[in-house]
Amino acid sequence: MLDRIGGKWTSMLVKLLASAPDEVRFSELKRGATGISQKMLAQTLRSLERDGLVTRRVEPTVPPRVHYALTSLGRSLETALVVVRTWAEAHMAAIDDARRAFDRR
Amino acid sequence: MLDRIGGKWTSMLVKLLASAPDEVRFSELKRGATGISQKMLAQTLRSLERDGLVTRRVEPTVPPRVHYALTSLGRSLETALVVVRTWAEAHMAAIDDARRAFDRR
DNA sequence: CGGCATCCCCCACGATACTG
DNA sequence: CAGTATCGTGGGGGATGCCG
Repeated sequence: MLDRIGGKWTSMLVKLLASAPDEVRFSELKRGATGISQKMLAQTLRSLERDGLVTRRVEPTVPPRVHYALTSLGRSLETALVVVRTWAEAHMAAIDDARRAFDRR
Repeated sequence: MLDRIGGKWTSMLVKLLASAPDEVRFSELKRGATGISQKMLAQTLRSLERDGLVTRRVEPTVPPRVHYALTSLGRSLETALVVVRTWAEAHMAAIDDARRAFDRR
């Protein structure tokens, strides 16, 4: 499970989806997750969908519109991720300090 | 930060150190973390020490004994990790189901 | 005992190009 | 627009061997 969360973009995408009121389009996610490639976006979303964390809805128009949203399972994951994110933000500075002190030797 | 946690053995080692009453020796950790190689154990511990999450104490005997323990920062990380672990255990089955259903198509 | 050093492999990820 | 296909790369991780 930590492997799943550990993916480079997973946490960011879950956060984006969680903070949106409704569904989010592929292109919106691409804009929101700065630096992500189309490939990794599609791949990560697919993996999240596979795990039942995200739903995918296609509007059969031309060109198509694809909408993503968290499932209830996905939202429950977000609540766990919030804890980790909060911890990280709170202690990031301390870790940086420790790292510099360690490297000075 | 998620990269740090995402390391294959980090979470397991933090858990081992957290559940021990006192310091833990290198070889004890090696036994506790089934499947870890000496290289990854040393490397992960070094990285944790660098980040100020773990202390390292060497008894200058022959052969040497090296003891590891969580710092207070490390213990605070463990409380965050517990949340994720709990989530994972609670929903592992649901995810497996979703995965199988998805793959069946 | 507790590590480094070395070699090797795999795959997550990136860049680019193509398509319904 | 929202993907697939293809190719190339870095580095995380395993196996083995040596050493104070």
